[in-house]
Amino acid sequence: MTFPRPVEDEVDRLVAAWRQERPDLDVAPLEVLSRVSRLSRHLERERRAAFADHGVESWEFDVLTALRRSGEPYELSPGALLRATLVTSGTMTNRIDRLAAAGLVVRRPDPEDRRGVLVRLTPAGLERVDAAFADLLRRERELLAGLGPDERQVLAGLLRTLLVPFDASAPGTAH
Amino acid sequence: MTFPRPVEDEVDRLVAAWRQERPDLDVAPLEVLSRVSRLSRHLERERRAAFADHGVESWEFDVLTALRRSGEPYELSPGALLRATLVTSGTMTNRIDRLAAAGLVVRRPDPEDRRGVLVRLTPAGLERVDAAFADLLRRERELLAGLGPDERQVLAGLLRTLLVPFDASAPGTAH
DNA sequence: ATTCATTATCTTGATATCAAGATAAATCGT
DNA sequence: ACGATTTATCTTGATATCAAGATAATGAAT
Repeated sequence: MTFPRPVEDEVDRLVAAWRQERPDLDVAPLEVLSRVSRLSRHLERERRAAFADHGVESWEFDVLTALRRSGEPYELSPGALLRATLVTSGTMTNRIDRLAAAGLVVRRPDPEDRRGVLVRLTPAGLERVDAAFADLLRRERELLAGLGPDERQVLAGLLRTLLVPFDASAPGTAH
Repeated sequence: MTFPRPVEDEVDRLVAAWRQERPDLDVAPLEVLSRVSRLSRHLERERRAAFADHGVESWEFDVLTALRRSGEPYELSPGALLRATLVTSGTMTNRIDRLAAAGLVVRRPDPEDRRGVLVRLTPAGLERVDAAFADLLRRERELLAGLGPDERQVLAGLLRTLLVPFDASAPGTAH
């Protein structure tokens, strides 16, 4: 026997509706996984708003940050980039094309593998991504304000448990 | 002082890279929010795979389930549907068009509001969504197998805390 | 050496999505 | 009643994405 919860979110309503309509099904998984999906959608909107101030789009940011955090010389292959961003190879080719046209990255042949290419952040790209990232962190911190430090850590740990099987089984699954 | 964690995921590596490159920034928010985004992407892939067996696409499922859990007569307005699925009105119009063409829903004018339309699940739509939903739950249960029942409940609760501000502030924000 | 499988990237064609605006009906205040 | 605002849906045009396949270089096994 548990207390009634003080506040409800959309998922509580959604789950209640399912229990009414399909009492034969165990819809408990939705309590976690629907929240993950819905929260992710909301986060994506926040990100877009944060980046708009810096003239960066969400997809650009994903690529630029992957290069930025790889450290000097801020250079990775398209393959490494698509694994970092969870997009397909066709998408990544397209993204690199556009980032290069905008002068934020440059492409050059890989000297060690003639099939390959290396993508490198330009100084303009570096500046752009650093400003946008600082702003994003500021906004994300606000979104987490409802949780205490210990709660955040617990949450991060539980999410990690769910994520490990994906990251372990397919660190290089891409087309 | 905490124990070193036994297993790492991609986000652990990502955060470590940032701490190396930008020790001046507090990147802790990523521990939670990057995991939410990445997990959501993986979940989307799983969903697609589950639905493929039932000849349903992910976006179709979202609309059909919203109708299904609304109960008899399985009928909602496009406005209610887009609020339930977090998409724009243009997207929803397009989705309804295609679902109607596939015979899974029917559209009829709202007798009480001449601006409006009502979208109703057909028997074929009902059958389709029920089969796909049962399968989805089965697969989602497996994804959560790494957590105990109490852990799932804690996780759901923490996610709810993050979600409430979004669901409260904008229960009807749509274009 | 030669074949086979793998890896790396790019190309193509189809599609779902979004933002912004158009249309039309309902509602509210005066 | 009347005009202004809000609500509900649809249309349009641009764009990012994906799946599948093409091209080409590498590596491993015989």
